[in-house]
Amino acid sequence: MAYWLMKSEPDAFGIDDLQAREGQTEPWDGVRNYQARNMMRDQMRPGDQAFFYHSNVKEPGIVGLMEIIRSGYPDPTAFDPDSKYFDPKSDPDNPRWYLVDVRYLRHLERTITLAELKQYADGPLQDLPLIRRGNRLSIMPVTAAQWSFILNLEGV
DNA sequence: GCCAACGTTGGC
DNA sequence: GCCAACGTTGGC
Repeated sequence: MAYWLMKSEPDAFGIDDLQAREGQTEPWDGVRNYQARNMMRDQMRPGDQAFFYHSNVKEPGIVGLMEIIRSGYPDPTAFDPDSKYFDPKSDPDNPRWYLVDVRYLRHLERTITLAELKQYADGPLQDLPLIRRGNRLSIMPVTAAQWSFILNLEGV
């Protein structure tokens, strides 16, 4: 089992929106970045778990947990001219963009903020892409050690 | 293949 | 709202 961190802007889709679909699966659509796509297409597997990260807000940070339910498959919004994620260059016979299905697990008891995570930039979270300068990846791998370290912060 | 121009991300 | 960092595009 692998671990991930997935960013979303709560103005568009936040942890509360995911919780509203509790018990159902939710397609993580609209990702238009090749690195993130490759991870969804090639690496993410059912049973993997992911941090839900809120970006572009006053207090960015990790707010919840989710589970990967379905591994990568073509993102249908890329084929839909009415979707804001429409990409005319994505051909159904040769899809350019992929997504995974996720499911809500739980909120964290508190937001573990980016500022807090950065305190460990020279320690346990040294190699976490999130806290590297200029990072723009919207989906990134988290090691098992980083995962448990961050989860342990929850009760601190 | 290089690289300037442009667009986007996302923290602050 | 600003702007640094980064990705993408397209002319050459």
